[in-house]
Amino acid sequence: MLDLKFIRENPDIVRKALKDRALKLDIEGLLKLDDSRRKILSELEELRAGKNKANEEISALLKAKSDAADKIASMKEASGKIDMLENELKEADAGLNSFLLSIPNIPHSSIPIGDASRKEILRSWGKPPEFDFKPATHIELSQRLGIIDFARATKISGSNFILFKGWGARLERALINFMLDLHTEKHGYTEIFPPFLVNRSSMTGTGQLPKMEEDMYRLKDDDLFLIPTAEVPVTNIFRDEILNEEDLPVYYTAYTACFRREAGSYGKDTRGLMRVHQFDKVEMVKFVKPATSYDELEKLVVDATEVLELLGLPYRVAVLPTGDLSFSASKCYDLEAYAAGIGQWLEVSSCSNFESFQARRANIKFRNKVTRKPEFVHTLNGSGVALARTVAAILENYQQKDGSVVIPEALRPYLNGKERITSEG
RNA sequence: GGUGGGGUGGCUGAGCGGUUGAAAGCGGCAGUCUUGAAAACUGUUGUGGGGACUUCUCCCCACCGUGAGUUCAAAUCUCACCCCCACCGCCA
Repeated sequence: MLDLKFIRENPDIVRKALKDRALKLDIEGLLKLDDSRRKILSELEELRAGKNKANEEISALLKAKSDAADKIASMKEASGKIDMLENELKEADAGLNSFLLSIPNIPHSSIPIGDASRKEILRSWGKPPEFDFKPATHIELSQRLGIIDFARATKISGSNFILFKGWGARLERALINFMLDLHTEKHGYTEIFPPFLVNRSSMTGTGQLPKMEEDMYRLKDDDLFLIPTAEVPVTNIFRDEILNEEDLPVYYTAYTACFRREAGSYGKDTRGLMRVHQFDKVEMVKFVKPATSYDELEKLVVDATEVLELLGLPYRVAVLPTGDLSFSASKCYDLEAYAAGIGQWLEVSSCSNFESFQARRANIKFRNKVTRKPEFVHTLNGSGVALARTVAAILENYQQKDGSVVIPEALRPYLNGKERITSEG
């Protein structure tokens, strides 16, 4: 959420942000609404001040056992007017609020302006493996090795669910442990294991609601949502709280399953592990002081890329243009790992700075040590990294001519030292 | 799921229709004392919004789980909802 006062004072910046994001919102209407709300408010406050004064007088008269009937009668009339204005104010507030919740964050000045085609590759690491045979896709490989059962997952749950089996399941578990260990032991994050179901306030705090409700799995009877990412429960840890300045920065990491309806996305990238309704992810979340948030973003990217480097996966770092930026983010780097079988770069991580956008929605502050006043923190998060696609990249890049898959060295300690997965097991 | 108790400021906890934004204690901050610290004492200490003045500040409004209602007047009364605690039942 943007600061209303900021919008009022800088409508041009907001207009430009919307234009760069290729969105149309009626900012004029918003400003008009804001203006009329403030008119109502000042009239109302004047009346309420009068009422408070009259109240004291009535109280004094009654205490002195004098007659207060006149005053009480005129108060009754004033109260009626106040009621009316309060209703008007409530209406204006509701309109203003829902409008504010629908305005996306302002893109950072350093990112390219335009649609997805303006995505900029900043750097890359490693080089795609070369084979003296035609490399198979992760779908073929996992079928042959018997480590993913797509058909039965569909029988059990529906299309675009996956079922890992045997060494596939163990590989998944090894990856989770490997990533959590790296972030906790080497990068200084504290591990969190949060709830996978969250309430409406939490989903609103991080910006999934109200705009993207149809993309979320929702339990109607309880009004709870399956988390689309650990970002939601972990960022909301400090919702409605004021932290001490010396407690910042806070670094959290969490493994969770992630649930996405992917409504309307059928047909694109839906084969195999590319786009599934449930996947595992290790996420990193930071709460930092505003002045440091862009340095923290760079460090976040390094923490995420180290996962890929240790796994020996070639990757590239892209900065997303304004038109591709998620609703809540000011700036976002995507990490793409190369998968040799399908010959594509797969997005396995997004690292974003939300500045105060989520903090304002979720009301997360810290107390400035000098001024003693609360200020909004900046929040960031990044995948470190998403598993399904990473598994696809590992299978495809580490495949051998005989159809087996070599296990990246960094994972072997998590798999009893096993060096390769073969169709025999 | 059943029964009972309860949600007040950073925390503990009073208040249960009329200067109560809210006693008291703890904590925090500043000062006195001290070589320094502790102790003691003194002062100060919620959040959000609007306005005046525009960088010292002042004024006004709202907020006692949430929402509706009763009343001239609600933290205080009524109703609904949410949440928490205890015990019982069920259960991984």
